[in-house]
Amino acid sequence: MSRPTMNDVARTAGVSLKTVSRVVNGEPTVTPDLAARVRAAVETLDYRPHLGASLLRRNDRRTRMIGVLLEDVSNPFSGVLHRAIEEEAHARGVHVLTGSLGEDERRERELARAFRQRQTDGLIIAPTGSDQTYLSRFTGTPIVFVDRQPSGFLADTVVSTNVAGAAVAVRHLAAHGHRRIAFLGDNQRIPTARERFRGYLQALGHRPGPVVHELRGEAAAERATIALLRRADPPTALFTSQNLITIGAVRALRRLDRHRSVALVGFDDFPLADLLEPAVTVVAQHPARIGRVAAGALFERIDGHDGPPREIRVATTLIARGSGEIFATGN
Amino acid sequence: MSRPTMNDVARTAGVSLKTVSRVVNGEPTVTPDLAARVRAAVETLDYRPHLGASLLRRNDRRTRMIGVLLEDVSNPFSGVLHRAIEEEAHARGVHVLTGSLGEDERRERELARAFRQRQTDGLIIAPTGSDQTYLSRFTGTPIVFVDRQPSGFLADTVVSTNVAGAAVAVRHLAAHGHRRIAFLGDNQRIPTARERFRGYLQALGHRPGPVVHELRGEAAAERATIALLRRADPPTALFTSQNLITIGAVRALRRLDRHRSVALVGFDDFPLADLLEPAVTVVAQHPARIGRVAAGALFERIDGHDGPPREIRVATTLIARGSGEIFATGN
DNA sequence: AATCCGGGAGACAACGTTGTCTTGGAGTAG
DNA sequence: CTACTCCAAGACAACGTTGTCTCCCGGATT
Repeated sequence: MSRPTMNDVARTAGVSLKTVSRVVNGEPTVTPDLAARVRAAVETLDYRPHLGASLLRRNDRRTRMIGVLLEDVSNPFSGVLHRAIEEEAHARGVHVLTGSLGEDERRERELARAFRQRQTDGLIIAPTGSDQTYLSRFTGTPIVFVDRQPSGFLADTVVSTNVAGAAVAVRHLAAHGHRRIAFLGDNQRIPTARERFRGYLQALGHRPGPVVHELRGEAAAERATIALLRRADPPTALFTSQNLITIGAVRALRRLDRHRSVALVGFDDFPLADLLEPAVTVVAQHPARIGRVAAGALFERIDGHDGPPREIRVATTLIARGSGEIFATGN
Repeated sequence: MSRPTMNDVARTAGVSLKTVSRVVNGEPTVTPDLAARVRAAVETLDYRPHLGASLLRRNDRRTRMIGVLLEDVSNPFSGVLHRAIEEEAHARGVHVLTGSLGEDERRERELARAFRQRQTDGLIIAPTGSDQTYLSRFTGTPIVFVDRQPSGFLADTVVSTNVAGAAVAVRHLAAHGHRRIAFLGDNQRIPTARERFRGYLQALGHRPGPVVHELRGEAAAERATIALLRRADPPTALFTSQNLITIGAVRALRRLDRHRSVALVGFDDFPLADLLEPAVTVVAQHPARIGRVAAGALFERIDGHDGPPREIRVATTLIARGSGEIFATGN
């Protein structure tokens, strides 16, 4: 026995198919009496409209579903972003299809295509691949980027003020007397990582400290930090340009028992940063705000807004907690 | 100009509608020559099949889409769970609709209904409401519960060994000489919370320590902990039965500078627990495994498995890190 | 009293796809 | 050389819904 259709409802209610349609869609031109009978029939049969058929016939093709592609739904930054987007969507009666990309370019393309095929009304993408040219075929599907700029394709983009934020972090360290401030950074393919490095360079004029790029994950950051501090001329302060790198650095400092003598400022806040010893000073991003703004922009586009692509920057905030306020010694 | 249909492809390729359908669906009974022409036409027109129409006509009603309802995609436990489910789904070419419930019963019902209406092939639910009776109407949509048991409705359920895990935690404290071990717990409406309390009682025989329930969130837990420790006869050890409660307790211990003298074991691991001072001993759950197992069970059901509802328990692991190994003093 | 008007309700077609049935032509066997 | 088989390819209907058009009936207008 398969699922009941409008026809079944019509038959049990003793009205025409179209009348059922009208009642279900809340059109006002139905006598209360008939409407009541229809609703009763809907109830007893447990009728639910077939969205596919409805979508097929309607001409305002809206699925009220958006797709969200994030780096990894299990990391806190993405999680908060995701939640914020979901709230905005929920407020509009829209559902969210989610996908994690890891750092897999192919998966990004696959999922973007697949979600579009499902006729999502729009996409929010935290791009992981180095090339988004493939999106140029996606006419009719609004797209908003978050966290990282796309390349090879232009659309609304919501990102943190990476250059300024990084510069603030580094100047904060300099203000505490540090001259040799190391940079520990992520893959330079990522536009965001490049920006943070630019901010670092900007703040230090032309006398940067030791620089390590391409750190992927905590373990790599930990190793790199240890190596840095064992050099003949070790840095007195560290600027870690990403979440996991910061944590890796904290681990390294602990291991070498230098956590009270080497200063540290991280880019991007993380839970419990305030409970560590010393508490970790960070330049916090505001993923919830980024998510809200991105969702807002997407829904504007979906509702027909048609201006040129916008780049929206969300400010960062320096949160001094201790690790960044360690003064330089000796030197 | 609206999106191209199979008919458009047929026309440009100079074949019949049905032939296009055959090529698109990979049916083997098409001459290579024609197939090539069709594929070329698909390419030039950027044709994508209309899933709604396809679903409407097909008789193996599968959307290859599942719905996942979690407490909050931005908390680490849910995030990891989510990611694991997504991986399993991805491996099967299935997409995931996600929703966060907060602690909102109504939202749980709304989203469950809405997802089902979208014809998700199945649902994975971390129930937040106290009553899942409404699901009994969901015939034809397999459901698997995670993290918490449902009530008023039976289906496959994947949860941690809460009773045993809590008992292990408490016995661990007892083994370090503690007699007054406090219980700090969540809302007793939640089956999982009740189980953990049972484990606590079980481990202590009939001589429990001070008990506080209904703690919601870090702040409440922090206040409760402070109150407990200021009593005339304060506990020498704490068992915190949930993530946020553990963190709240840590904050309280810090504030009172008792973090080196009062023992603490938390239920559920959290990031950076190992970096705190002292590192926090926990009974870790394994959300990734829970997610994998739940997704596995769901897909079995979707593929037609039809046994009685199963309750699958995922074992917890005690991770001794320091806070739980503080010995009782005085007493 | 005859006509008009309006609005509620039904008939019918169409959305884009796939299942089923039919057709026709090539190949094979007798 | 005819008849039969087989299979590629097309014609057609159907999936469940909504847009459009038509019909009919009751009340208002002249």
